[in-house]
Amino acid sequence: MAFRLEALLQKCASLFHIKQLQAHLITTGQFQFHPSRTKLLELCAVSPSGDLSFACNIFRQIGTPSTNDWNAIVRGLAHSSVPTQAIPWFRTMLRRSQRVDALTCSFVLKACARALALFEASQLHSQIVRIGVEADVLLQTTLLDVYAKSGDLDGAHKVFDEMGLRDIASWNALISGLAQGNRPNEAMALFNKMKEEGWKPNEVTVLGALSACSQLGASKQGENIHRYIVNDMLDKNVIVCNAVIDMYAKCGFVDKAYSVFNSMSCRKNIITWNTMIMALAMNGDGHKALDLLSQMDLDGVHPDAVSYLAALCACNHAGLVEEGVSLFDSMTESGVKPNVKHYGSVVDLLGRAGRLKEACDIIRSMPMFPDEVLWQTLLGASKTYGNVEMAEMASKKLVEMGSISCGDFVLLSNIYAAQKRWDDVGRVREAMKNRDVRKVPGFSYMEVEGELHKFVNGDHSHPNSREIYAKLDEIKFRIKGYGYTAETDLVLHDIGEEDKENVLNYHSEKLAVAFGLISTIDGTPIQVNKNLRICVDCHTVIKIISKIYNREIIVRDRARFHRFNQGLCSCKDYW
DNA sequence: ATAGGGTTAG
Repeated sequence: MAFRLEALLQKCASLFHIKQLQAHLITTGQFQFHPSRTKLLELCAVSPSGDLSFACNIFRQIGTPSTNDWNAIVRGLAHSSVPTQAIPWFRTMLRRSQRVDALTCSFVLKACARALALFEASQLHSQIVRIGVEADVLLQTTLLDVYAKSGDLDGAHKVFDEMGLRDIASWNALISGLAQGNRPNEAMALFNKMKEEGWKPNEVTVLGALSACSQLGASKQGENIHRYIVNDMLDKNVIVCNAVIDMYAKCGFVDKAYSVFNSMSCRKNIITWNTMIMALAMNGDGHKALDLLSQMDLDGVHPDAVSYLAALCACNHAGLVEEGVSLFDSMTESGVKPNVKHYGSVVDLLGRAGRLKEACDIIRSMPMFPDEVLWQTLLGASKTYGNVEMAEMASKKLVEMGSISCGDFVLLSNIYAAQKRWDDVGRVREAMKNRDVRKVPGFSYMEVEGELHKFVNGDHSHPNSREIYAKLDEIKFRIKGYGYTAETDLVLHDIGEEDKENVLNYHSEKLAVAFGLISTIDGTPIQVNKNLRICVDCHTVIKIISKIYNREIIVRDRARFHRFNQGLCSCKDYW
């Protein structure tokens, strides 16, 4: 009998089946003690065909639930839309002196990770130690992962360091955690250390490392990982292929990304297509991105909201205004509902084309609440086209929303300055002083012979700092001959003109380019990654540098690639 | 009284 029930449980495909089996157990008087009852409960609590609230009903009918019965519910809650509910259930277990085991803790920790509940996770950590639950590798890895996912990377590292025994998943969890927690250089360091210690990276390891390379633009290291993947046949895994494509794209090698995309031995999924469309978008390859969007449909993968966003983004970067607008209009017929980001994208598209009225109408008529990004976009476009009324309206909205930023103030004050409305300029500057307008610090990375160099604005910490600044002085001198004048109105500080020029001169991307000029062979391309968008002044200067030093310079900013060559940029000064 | 839990791309 027990065997038959087991077999039936495996075939359960609906809540109705579960109910039938439960009814069987009840009517035959076996419910309270049948060995498979817990399995039934678990099935109901966690499987997609189950129902958590019905599982709770079953649970309440159990006279003396076992730890495993409790675990089924806790696990179900951890996977549910209300993961934090797992925590009070856990507390009840402790209060009732119900034995908790490693599994209970594991499920509750998972719940904390999903809820980003760092405090609860650390409390649980103490409980695990206090109760004396045997913390095996799996549980400790879960613990490490929760710390990492809820933002305490140092805590995660500590758990890792104190683990008596580690396995590949423990390394993977920390590498991924560091990569996803914006500490890609540490992720790479750990990845290298892992190899030094003789561990063999698996598909999960390379995902974490590739993600770190993408963020850093570390193409040499990324290529090495790709070679390893091919040799070890890890490229049978779509997820791995997608990560490779993304890595090449973010390191500036769209062609390599495309060749991986084109020669995949496994089936492409929607993420593959979206990654490739986004890659083309970042390179301003608008038409190719649109081609791919229609190809994916033919391949039986239907575009989703992300596909459309990527394609719209491609239209933006390529200046394909009409194409973008009609793509946006076609979304609804294709059954994909535009979200705020899609609206943001068309507003940007129209704004750049100077169609401010239409952009504004879209914001006003959109079915959801327009976030600050939309008004900022409109404000930026108003600046470009010198439309004072529109700019005032957009900044008023931003002030009302309490989300006006430093950059917005600068834009507005520049618009007034262009109209010589000095009183208004003064008023805006005054308003700025009364607010906390802290900027995100800008920094740039550059890879030379597989080694990463990081620069922040005005940085003197680099070992070659003196040569770098000497090179910048040389650049400053040589570009004057090309009619260059600094756009100092972008600098906010109340300092003299010459100092303002210096603030611009020592932007992190300029430092990185100067370092590239002195540390790489003449004629080779220089590649830089920046965390923010490139500024107009740097853009102008780097164009000139590419001409006078005869170098291709590739700058990846927050949104796209700029390829500077012979005094021109691939973005056609439109970004 | 069985086993079950951890790391994973846009």
